[in-house]
Amino acid sequence: MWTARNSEGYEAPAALAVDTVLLTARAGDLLVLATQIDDGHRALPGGLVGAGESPEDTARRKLAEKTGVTDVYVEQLAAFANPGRDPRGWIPSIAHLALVPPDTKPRDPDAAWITARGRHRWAFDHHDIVRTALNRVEGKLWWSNVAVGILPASFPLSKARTVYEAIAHTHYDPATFARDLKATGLIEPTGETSAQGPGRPAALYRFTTRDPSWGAGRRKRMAT
Amino acid sequence: MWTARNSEGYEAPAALAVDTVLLTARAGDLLVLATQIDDGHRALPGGLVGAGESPEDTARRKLAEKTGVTDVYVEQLAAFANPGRDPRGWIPSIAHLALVPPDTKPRDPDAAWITARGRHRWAFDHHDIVRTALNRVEGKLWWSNVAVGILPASFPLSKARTVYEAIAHTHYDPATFARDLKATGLIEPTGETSAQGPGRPAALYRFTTRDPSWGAGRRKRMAT
DNA sequence: TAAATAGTGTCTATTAGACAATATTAG
DNA sequence: CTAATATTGTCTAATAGACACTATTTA
Repeated sequence: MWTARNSEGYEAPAALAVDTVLLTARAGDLLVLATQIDDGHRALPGGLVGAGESPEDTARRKLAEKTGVTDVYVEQLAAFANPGRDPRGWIPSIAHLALVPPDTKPRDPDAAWITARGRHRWAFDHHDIVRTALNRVEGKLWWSNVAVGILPASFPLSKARTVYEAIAHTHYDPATFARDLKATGLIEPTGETSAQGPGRPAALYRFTTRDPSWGAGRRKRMAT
Repeated sequence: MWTARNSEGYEAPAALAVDTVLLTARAGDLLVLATQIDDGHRALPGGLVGAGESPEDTARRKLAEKTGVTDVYVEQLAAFANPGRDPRGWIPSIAHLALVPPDTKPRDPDAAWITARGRHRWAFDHHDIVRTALNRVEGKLWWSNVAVGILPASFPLSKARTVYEAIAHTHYDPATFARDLKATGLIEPTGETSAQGPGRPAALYRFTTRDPSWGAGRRKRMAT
């Protein structure tokens, strides 16, 4: 059991942690990166915030260590600091949400992509953290460019649609999807077209900005 | 400068803080409770999380001390933990949003209600925290029963409208407002009517639940 | 009755879901 | 040409803003 005491003589948190819900979408499924721990439970990748480090930097540093990915979409989710949440001691965790492209491979052999909405035996309070992350990403989907994290620099609308469907956990009519995504003003045509396999080649689009930003505020029905 | 070291020999946070953005609405204005500190800056009410205490409990405890109010609408906003945010040392803060009825009086003589959207000289990172709180409460207004925190147990629609207008920072057509608030399913008629002054007495309504809950998901334009 | 406040009805523009119809490619 | 995928167009239902009109009270 870790403990700490501050210079004023009071008990202090033993450390400050970061846990990250790293999401991607592949084949219509929303996936989360999880490590397997000894007792068979799943755990989120995370680490301890260093002195003088911002929690978001910690999250990015740990993600780079575990997946080699840099330039990731990261945002803070919430603080989880209920007493007893960490068996090591008083260690509040600042949970983060991150999104990466589907070809991202974990370096850590214990880490694997698992279905984000599947039933898993999560360690500690990680089930709550994952649920919070799913709510967040679903809620932001049509008002922000969160999907930037998963989609490549340029993409056809059909690709964007499978990502959006994985996140929203529903199906969109291709025509309606195209109309509505364009109407958000978040994307713009690159002028290029793709052409893989049979069928008419698709026009490629890119996000007008890849920095986290807020859309025009168009609503969209999620799965009920 | 406070410091702390944990039992493993590493530097640890000197303490865990809570800062609360306590809002109310009065006369069409959104107000926030602020204390005046020695150098003239404003600061949010807050305190340190005790060992074995949840941050939300800390927030409630401190609010009870400063305003005497119990049974407050409280939710977590976000963690603010950038290095250097607190001049006393490494002290992350978990910011909370709270809403109380407009007749709530501060006990602390240094604390006062000030306009939430006014220009004030906030101490530390409290300006960021207030801005985050305003975005949150505006964003949730029409999808949740946040206004429960400000409105009394039963109220006429005109009263609800002034509160909603203060939060959204815009004006609603009375007829449209009534139609749309009823359509959210968040409120129900009590069967009573009020009758103060001239004019037709207003039917009274109450929230179907006073626990934080999420509405039917109806959109509403906010001030641009 | 006049003034004041509460509540109802309706018109219109916007948005979203559904789906038919057309366009462009590979084989 | 046929199959496959992309894109356009259109119909309809729901929603939100605006505002005229009706209802009920006090003075």
